[in-house]
Amino acid sequence: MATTATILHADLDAFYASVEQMLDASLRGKPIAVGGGVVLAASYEAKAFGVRSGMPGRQARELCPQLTFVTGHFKDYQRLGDAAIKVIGDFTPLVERISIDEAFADVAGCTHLFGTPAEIAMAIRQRVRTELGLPISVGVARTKHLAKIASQVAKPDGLVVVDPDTELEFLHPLTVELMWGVGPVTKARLAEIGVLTIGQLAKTPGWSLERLLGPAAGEKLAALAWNRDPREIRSHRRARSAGAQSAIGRKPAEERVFRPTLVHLADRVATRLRAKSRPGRTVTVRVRFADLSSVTRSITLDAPIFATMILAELAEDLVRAILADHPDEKIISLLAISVSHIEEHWDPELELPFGLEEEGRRPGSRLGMARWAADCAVDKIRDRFGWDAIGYGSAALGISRFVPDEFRKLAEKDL
DNA sequence: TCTGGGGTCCTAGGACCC
DNA sequence: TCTGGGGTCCTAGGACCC
Repeated sequence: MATTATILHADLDAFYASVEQMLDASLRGKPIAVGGGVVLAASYEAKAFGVRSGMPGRQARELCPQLTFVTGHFKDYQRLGDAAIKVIGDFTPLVERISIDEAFADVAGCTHLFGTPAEIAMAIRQRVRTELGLPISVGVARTKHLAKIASQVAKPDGLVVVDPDTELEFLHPLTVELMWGVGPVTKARLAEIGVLTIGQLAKTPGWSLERLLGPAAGEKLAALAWNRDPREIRSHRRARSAGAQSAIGRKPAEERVFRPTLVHLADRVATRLRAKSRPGRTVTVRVRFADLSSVTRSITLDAPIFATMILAELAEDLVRAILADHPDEKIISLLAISVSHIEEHWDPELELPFGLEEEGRRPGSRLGMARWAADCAVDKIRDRFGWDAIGYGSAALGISRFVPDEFRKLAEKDL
């Protein structure tokens, strides 16, 4: 095979927990969890006891009585995650960041400067270790999919290079759940037809997979099982939607419960959209009931919006419609708002002449200019004095915050 | 002890247009 | 009046990712 393996996948190990152990030497080698009421992240030592992120703190303590909970250093997570990605960026501009702690890179164009891909991977790991004090695993392969699997196999704190001549020998003995796109449901479906390894998947006829998983998923998995992965590194990906959600425990399905929460969620989402001048046309709301089943409802407008109260009122209408259709559901446990169909970039200089003031919130009116002006004033005050300096009346009070806002921010994609 | 939060992509049916 | 096909958009739900 003529081509060489130049795709890297780098993944910081148990990132948040590793940061805590780096900052506080007394936590090293111990099972720790970031969070309290809910586990936001767990160290490898804690994972060995079955502690998982998203798990209630109480359950985690039962599994691991000696578990130490720490309050997160959220600012440091952002700083160190950015720094680790920047180390990779020192080798090549072709970096595709997947999340705060994970990125792909293509080093094809810089081997003449820095050595083989394996040497570059070693240098990255060394620098992240010495400069940031953090373990990072790296996979090197000819495709993104295989590089990602290699880094998973390399964990914790390892490096795996897959030679292009022995790709399938490496890939085929592995279990299907290591593949991108195989979660619990797909794994179970494949198990029904006796497919447990990637090699078995590769030998399964295409029509059989497509019948089992649908045309798109079937075709995709079949290709990946033979390491046919055409995806390239894309360094500038724009978000396609922005949302926020809040688990609220178990509360009555009443206006006085959902209205303040929706205003708060709308505030979070709309503020982000305004900050990047990216209004959106589709508003989707999700309501989860007591039994954790959930229902969504959406509306697509003629014109994009990003005014907080317009979004909040549209969301309220959608939630009312959901509740009207589910009269037997008396308890709700989560509310979510998402805005999609967001514009590339909205230019006020161009749009303002058409945005006549009094249009209010009528779908199809341009943005709701009067309310937008009020939002801009709020945004400015928050820029200077912080988020909590000003807010939308009732929304400022009584919002249950299972998860700190700083933690939410870490998961937000750049718009 | 019922399970956090922010995203992407796919599917399937229906409306609507040519 | 009934027939057909292609394409796009919208909606709701679901699987999956970090």
